[in-house]
Amino acid sequence: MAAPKRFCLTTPIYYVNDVPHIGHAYTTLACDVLARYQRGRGAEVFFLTGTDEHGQKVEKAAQTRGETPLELADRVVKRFQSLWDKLNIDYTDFIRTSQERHRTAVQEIFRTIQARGDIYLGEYEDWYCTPCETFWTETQLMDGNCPDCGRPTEKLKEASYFFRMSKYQEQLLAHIEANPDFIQPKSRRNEILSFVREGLRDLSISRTSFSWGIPVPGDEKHVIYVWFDALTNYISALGYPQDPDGNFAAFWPCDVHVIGKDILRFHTVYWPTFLMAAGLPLPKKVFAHGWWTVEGQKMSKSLANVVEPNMLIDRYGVDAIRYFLLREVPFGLDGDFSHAALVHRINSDLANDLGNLVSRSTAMLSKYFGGTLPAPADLTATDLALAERFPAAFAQVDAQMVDLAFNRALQTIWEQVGAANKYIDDTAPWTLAKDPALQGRLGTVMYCLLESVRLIGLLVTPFMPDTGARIGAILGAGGVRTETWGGLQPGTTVAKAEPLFPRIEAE
RNA sequence: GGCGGUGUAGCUCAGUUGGUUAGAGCAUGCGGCUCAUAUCCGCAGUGUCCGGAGUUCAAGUCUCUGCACCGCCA
Repeated sequence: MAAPKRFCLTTPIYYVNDVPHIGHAYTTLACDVLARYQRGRGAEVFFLTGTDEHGQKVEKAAQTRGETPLELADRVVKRFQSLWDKLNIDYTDFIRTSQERHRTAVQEIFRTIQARGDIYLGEYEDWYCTPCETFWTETQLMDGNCPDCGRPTEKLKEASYFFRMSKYQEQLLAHIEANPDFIQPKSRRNEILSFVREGLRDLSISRTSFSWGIPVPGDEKHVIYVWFDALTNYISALGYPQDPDGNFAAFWPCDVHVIGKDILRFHTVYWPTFLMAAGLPLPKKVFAHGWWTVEGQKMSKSLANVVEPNMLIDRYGVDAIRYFLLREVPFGLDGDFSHAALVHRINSDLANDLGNLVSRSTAMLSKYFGGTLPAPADLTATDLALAERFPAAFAQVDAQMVDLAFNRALQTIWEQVGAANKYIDDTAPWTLAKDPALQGRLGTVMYCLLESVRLIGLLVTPFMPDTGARIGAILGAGGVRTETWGGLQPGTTVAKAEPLFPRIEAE
C-alpha cells in the first residue's frame, strides 16, 4: 500500500477558559503520533490544533479580572502552547478563533449559506437568569433554577439567526450510511445514526446577549454562536476562503478530526451539514476517543490535580507518559489513569523489555567487539526468522495506525521487542564468545540483534520521539531510516547504552 | 420510556461465516540462563464462556427470555 501523499488531521480547539488537563493532552498526543507516523511514511502532513476563545464565559471571566477578553485569551493560550511544547507536540499550525483569518472565514461561510437561503432570522426561546445575565437551556437548569446561583429563571425570547439544519437530514443520513468509516468507533456511529433518524431541528447560530465573538455580517447586534464559530476553525486555518498558501486546496477535506466523545454530535451532525450547505466537501473521518478516569474515579478538580500533565511529564518523563496514554487503553474506549498502572508499564514494558534490550545488546557488542559492529556472515534459520518478522510488523502497524488503533500498534511493536529478547536467549552470545572459532557466528548474531534494535527504534519513534532519537544515536544510525533489513553499516561504532528508562522502585 | 451495546481465567480483554482439548497480556507458581536496568527465556495452570429455555449431529458463537452494567436520545 502506497503512503498517501498528503495527510491532514485536527484536534478540537480547546476553550481558553479551561485549564489544560489529561484529556486535552490525550487528544493532542494521539494526533501528534499519527502526524509523526504519516510524516515518517513520507506524507506531507498538516496537523492543526488551536484554541476557542469566544463566548460569554470568557467575556465574563475577563470582566471579573478586569481585563479584556483578548488579554485573557493571550494569557491563557500560552498554557496550552507550553504544554504542547513539553509534550513534544509537533503541530503545523495553531489557530485562535480571535484571529482575523478566522473572522474572515466564519463571516464568509455564514454569507455563503445565507445567500443559499439556509440561514434565516427567527426567535430563540430560553431560560434567563436576570441576576447572572445568563441564558440557560432547559437541560442545564437545576429544578428550574439557575445552575450558577440557584435563583429562579424566566423564559425569554431573543432574536436569533437559524441554520436550516433540518433540510440536510436525508443527505446526512445517506452520507453516513454510504461511508461506514465516516464516524468511528462503530458504537458512536450507531448513536449518531439513530439521533439523525429521529429528526434534525434547525439550529440557533447567533446570540445578542453577549458581544465577545464574531459579528453576523450585516447585523452587528448578533454574535455568531459557539459551534458555527468554532467548527469553522478547521477550514479557516487552512486558508478558506482566499487560500493564500494553497493549503485549503491541498489539505481539505481533512483525513480525520480527532475528538473526545462529548463533542461527537457537533462534529458529525452540525459540521457536516454546515459544509453541505456551503457546498464544501466533508471530512473523511471523525474519530471520537474515550474519557479517562483517575484512580478509578471520574475526574474532578482535586483529582485533576494529581494528573496535571506538566507534573506527570516532570515526574515520569515525556515518553513514558506518551507511551502509557496510548498503550494502556484502546483508542475509543474509556480508561483509567492510575499511578500504579503507569509505574507498572514503565517498569515492565519500558525498562525491562525495551530499555533492557538496548542495554544488553549494546553491552555485549562493547564486550565482544569493542563496540564496532561486525559484518554478518550467512544467516541461519534463527536469524532469518527474526529478520522476517519486521516486514510483517511494519505492515501490521500500518494497518493499525490507519484504524487509529494505537494500543494494538504498540502491542505489535512489543512483540518485536519480545522476539529480539528471545533471540538473545536462543543464540546465547555469551556461549559463542567463549569459543574463538565461533567469532564469525557471534558477529552475525550481534549484527542481527543490533539491526533489530534499530528497526524497533524506528517503529517506536512516532510514539516516543526522544527514545527513537536516542536509540538512533546509540547505534550511530541516526540517519539510517530505511525500514528494510540491513540498514546498519558494519564497522559502525555503537556506544554502550545508558539505561533508557530507569526502573521506578516502589515508594 | 425509546434505541443501541456489553456480560469469557484473579485483573484487562481477544475470540472470524456455529465444528476437534476456549485464547493473549498482566498477576501467581515452578524451572533455565547470566549478556543486561535483580533484567531475560521457558513451563504450568485454574474458567457452570451472566442465568434459563430452544434450534442443530454440533453453540462462547444463532433464536427467545430473565438479570446486571454501560452509552445515546427523550
